[in-house]
Amino acid sequence: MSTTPVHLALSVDRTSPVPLYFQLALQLEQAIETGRLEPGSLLGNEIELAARLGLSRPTVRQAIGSLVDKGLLVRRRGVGTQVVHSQVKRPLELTSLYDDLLAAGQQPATRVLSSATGTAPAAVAAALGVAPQAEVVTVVRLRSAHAEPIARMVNHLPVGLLDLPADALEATGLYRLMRAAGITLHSARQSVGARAATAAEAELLGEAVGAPLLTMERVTFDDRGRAVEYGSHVYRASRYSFAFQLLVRP
Amino acid sequence: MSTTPVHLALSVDRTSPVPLYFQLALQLEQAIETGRLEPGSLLGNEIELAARLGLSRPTVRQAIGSLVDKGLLVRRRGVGTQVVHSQVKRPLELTSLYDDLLAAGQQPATRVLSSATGTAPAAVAAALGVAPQAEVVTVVRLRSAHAEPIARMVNHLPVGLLDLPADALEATGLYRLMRAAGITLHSARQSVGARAATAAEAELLGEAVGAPLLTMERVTFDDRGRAVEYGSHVYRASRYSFAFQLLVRP
DNA sequence: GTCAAGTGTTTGTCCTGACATTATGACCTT
DNA sequence: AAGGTCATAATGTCAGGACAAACACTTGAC
Repeated sequence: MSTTPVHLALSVDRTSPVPLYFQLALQLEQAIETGRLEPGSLLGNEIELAARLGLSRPTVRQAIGSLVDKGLLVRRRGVGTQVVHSQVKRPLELTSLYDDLLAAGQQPATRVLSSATGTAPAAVAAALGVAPQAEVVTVVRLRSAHAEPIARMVNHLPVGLLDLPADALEATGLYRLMRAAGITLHSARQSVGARAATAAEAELLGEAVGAPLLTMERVTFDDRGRAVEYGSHVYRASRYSFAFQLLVRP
Repeated sequence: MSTTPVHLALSVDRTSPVPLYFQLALQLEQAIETGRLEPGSLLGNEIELAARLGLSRPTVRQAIGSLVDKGLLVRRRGVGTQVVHSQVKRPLELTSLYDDLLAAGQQPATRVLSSATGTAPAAVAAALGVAPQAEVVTVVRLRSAHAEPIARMVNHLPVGLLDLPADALEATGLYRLMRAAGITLHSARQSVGARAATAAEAELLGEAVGAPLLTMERVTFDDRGRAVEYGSHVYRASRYSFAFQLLVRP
């Protein structure tokens, strides 16, 4: 059911400092998001596309390639490049609970339960890749939405990486603070499980003792591969679940 | 603490049908995995590397670029390319419980509880992107390891996509069967949560009623963007948790 | 002594050109 | 009519070159 190639209005601005391949990728992505490029439709061959835009084929390929990596396009040799034919849209992202709640239209609120500097327990030091007795900052927060508790979050950070005033932590999310401090988050190792609530957790979160909790442990790395944060969080399973988009790399 | 560029023994075989950039990427990846390329070490500049291997710079860049995408390397303009400086190694993968258990050295066993064809419930049809009353195959399996139950898995697949004989399902994993049938898995939308076990689930899995269970719902897409599987699984939280590696895309 | 300007190195972007590989459909043969 | 063969069209791979931009370091001025 392959249709004929779509004729899109595309153009690039050579005076802009934005790379040409990136301009093209943005326009194509937008055309896909808005539905101007329908799922399953062919993109037209790379050489002709390059000629139409006054670009070279490698540049066009770079633009298309980035969208293929995101899972928006599919290339098939001998056939052409077509828009992926499904509801798959958003690429995988390193999610932060704060941004998740904001995106869901909720109003996240945070209470800092404690914040202290001390020597790292062995497990934390190992996860962060610091010396066994190194100093780390430990922050415990309670995150709520609509005045209902959602999660208890325990975070450990290497000392000196970042100032964490309590008022800033109560006003926004940890990831936002890190980004604002010039730290570029790059990847995270995450483990998700479940267990029954202890008495203290039940009390804090407003659940019954033994209620199912969703647990997450995460080590986050910046673009140089330094571990910048180790988090150990518990969520009320009745109020929260994780959504991921996984991409397989060939 | 940037060290001097490492001089690695690298070579490519031009008679091989394996692309040159891929050969190089494999060798570099292996050198990183085995530690011959230490974290933080510089790779040596691209032009010199290309000259040493008798390749062009774009080819070398393509190899390095693929490893940067995987999060194994970091490029810094004016500095060079260095091995990521952490224990982050494995890229994100679409995990299958069967392969997970195998990798953990366990012996996965499967019992097919039921397998039938029928019209899809609305929620399943919507997830798979098929017509509301379309026919789907529904398979319910119990997965165990070391004679202990681990998970109950319910899967729905479009009719005609794949033959699913019970003996094949008991001998291997669903993803392996799909791959063997020529289906290239590409991405998945996944949602992970937790809840308390119902009486039936507790009985089947050997847990107490109300015990915490880890739940996962997943829609898997192939390389053409077709939804090929919708799964709704529950895991004993005491025996299983998910591990992910998330990468942030710039 | 400190800060600013300049210089060199390295990756980032972009170009042109060529050939290989593969999927599709038309054509021809049986 | 059914099947295999071949041309065509598209992406996949690779080469070699050129200039731009960013970073680290040195040099110079104050």
